[in-house]
Amino acid sequence: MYYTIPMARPKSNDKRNDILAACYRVIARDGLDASTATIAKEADVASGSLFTYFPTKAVLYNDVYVSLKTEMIAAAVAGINSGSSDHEKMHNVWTGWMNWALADTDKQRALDILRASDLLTPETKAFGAELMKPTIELIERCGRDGTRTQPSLLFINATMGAIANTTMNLMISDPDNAALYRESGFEAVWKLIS
Amino acid sequence: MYYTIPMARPKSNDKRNDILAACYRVIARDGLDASTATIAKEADVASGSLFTYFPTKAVLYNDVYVSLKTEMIAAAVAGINSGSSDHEKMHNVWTGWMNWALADTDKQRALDILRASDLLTPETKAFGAELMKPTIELIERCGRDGTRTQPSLLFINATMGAIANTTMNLMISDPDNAALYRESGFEAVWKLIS
Amino acid sequence: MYYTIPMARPKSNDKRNDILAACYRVIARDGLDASTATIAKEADVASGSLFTYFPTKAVLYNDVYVSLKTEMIAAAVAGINSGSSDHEKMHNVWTGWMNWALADTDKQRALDILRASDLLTPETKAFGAELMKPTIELIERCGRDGTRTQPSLLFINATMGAIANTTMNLMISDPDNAALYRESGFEAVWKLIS
Amino acid sequence: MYYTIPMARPKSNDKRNDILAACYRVIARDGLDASTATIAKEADVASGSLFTYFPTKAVLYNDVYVSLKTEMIAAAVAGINSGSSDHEKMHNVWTGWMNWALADTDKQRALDILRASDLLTPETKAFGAELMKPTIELIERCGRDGTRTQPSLLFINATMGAIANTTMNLMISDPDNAALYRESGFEAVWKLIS
DNA sequence: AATGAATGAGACTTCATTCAT
DNA sequence: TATGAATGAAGTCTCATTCAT
Repeated sequence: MYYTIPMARPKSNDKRNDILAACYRVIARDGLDASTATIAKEADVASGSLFTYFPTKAVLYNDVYVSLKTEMIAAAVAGINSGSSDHEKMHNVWTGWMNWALADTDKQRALDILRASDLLTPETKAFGAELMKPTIELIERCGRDGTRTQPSLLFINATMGAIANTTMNLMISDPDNAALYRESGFEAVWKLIS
Repeated sequence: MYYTIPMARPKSNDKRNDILAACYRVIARDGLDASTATIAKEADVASGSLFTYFPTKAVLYNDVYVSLKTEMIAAAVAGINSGSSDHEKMHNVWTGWMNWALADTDKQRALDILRASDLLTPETKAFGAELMKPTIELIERCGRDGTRTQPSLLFINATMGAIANTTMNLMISDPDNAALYRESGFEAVWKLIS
Repeated sequence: MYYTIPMARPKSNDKRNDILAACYRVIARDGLDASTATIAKEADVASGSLFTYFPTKAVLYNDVYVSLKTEMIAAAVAGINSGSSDHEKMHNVWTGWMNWALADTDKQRALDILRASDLLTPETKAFGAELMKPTIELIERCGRDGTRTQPSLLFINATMGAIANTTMNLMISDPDNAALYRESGFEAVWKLIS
Repeated sequence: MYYTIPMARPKSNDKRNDILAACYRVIARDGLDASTATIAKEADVASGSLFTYFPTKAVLYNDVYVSLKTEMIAAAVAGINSGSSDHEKMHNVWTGWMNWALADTDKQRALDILRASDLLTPETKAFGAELMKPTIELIERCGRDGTRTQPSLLFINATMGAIANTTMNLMISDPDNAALYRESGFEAVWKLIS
């Protein structure tokens, strides 16, 4: 049986992306307990259709994480070759990173929620770590003597991520002082790695 | 004139604490989706009994957070007067803080999960902020000229919390290098505030 | 363990009656789903104490019914010998009946709710029927020839009860016209039996 | 321009009716405390499916009431134009009414239970009152002088309903004398309105 | 492939009743 | 005997996932 309905409806030809986008918005709004039905509705898609693109809710959440993190890192890494000094390069990376969060705060919020959750698979986490590689290399170069132990790098990487996350959240919650937070964050990170 | 009336079984603080303790262990193990039945079972208490001590699951979670955070801060603040210099005091605070996390890693994990969730009430958050006061005062003193803007303090506080959290998680996941992480964390924090 | 509390407290020496009275008030207010804890609280009695007087909630409800119905019929039958004619006697009965309902509308409401429920035992119902005997005898006398078939008496009795109930409810819900309803009710009943 | 989209399983009116029918049967058998699971099982439907047709148990109950009352009144009103005199018309109405109750006694029992409960919404009650309109008009005509006060009509309407209910219950509980009860009931009602 | 009704496990919470104090 | 905490069965409703259409 079929319905026939009038009016064009602006149907994206990439439903998968519609669902991913709907998902991060819903997570930002309602948290991880949001139902798949809610996500499907936000994506303007039937509840069952969600499962033709993502076999389970957990997979969807992991895919959202991967997709957002990829986007975020891309925004950061974009500036990695655009300065003369390492300091300048790192500053460009940082600025791109922070601006990405400001451009659509739901993305940062969703990413933060997902990261804190216990439903990211080891594969997803590994993928996220992989994305950080270019930045890690830059950091390695910023060490005075260029040699750091593995745990040291691990520490720097994790801490930088945490500072970035904190900075972004502060920028979002108190936009008037966004610039201050962004520069304070960079200063803290630069002290950390240099 | 006075009446004497029987007391029946008084509500037991032990039992309340059993439930709180069971709860953080279960959160650490299963996440926030753990059922109240699971928590009750872990506490060795009937499923209904949980609700004589906590009216709802959300209240229980908030109370667990308050209880753990209180404990954690107490462990940190214990050393606040035990050194000669501010640097030493801060180091003692930091060490107490980190050691608390190592002593029972489930507590730190549960605290981390709860903090990231969206079910802490404003009251709970305010209470958590209040607990940080003594440390904030110490930090204020550590500023070279002693005067910091409000956003600046906000930034330092949030970032220090994030670094602490990251450090604790690293110590837990890679205990062999715990001492290294602890000292790196302190170094990062000290740079931040001095 | 014991509490010692100051102040006289107006303790009835008949807790059983306190509970019965609390129960009809709670039924009138909250319906039959009210918890035993609520009833106990209304009676100013510990929740467990209720069960030293009534072994189960169902027994309590049946006892409340019996107690109220006894009271109601007593109020009606009080006037059964106080008139010269049968018409007058019946009118006195009716008036006593209706006034009882007006004196404490919660009683009528509770009685109505209990009657409609399916938790009155056959014994309770039989007891209620027994109480109607004097009135039935009066009705029998009011039949012109004094002989009625059993089903006919059954019909008259049931219908009179229904009219009484309806009348009482109307009097309660629209007190301004209470007198009108009372007399209309009597008229209807008198037509029925004469 | 038009789009054609698939319809999946449409919500089935049959299934909705199955649930409504199961519900009145279960109410007649087990009372209002019957669980939704029991009702679903009686309807041969998954427990969750009940809630795709009725958002809450209370709505289901109200809908059952509306559906039964509509049916009952339709059965009564069917004969409203089929006699020459008002007496005959009213008798036809009454007969249709009583026969409806006899045809499926569970329906009358459920209706009685629901009416006595406190979970019918004002809307439901208003709807039920609306259904009585045609009969009320007939009654108004039966008044000798055609003018009745509002409270008087209210009284007649409520009392007639109570007599009908009582009569139906007697017919059901003592079917051998059903005809006697039916005619006694009509006589009582006719005396009431004429 | 798209749709949304169907499914039933499971969640939180209530509550009559019991029993330690 | 009075008290109220303890118990665990049971209830309503939600929701991830399946599947008829």
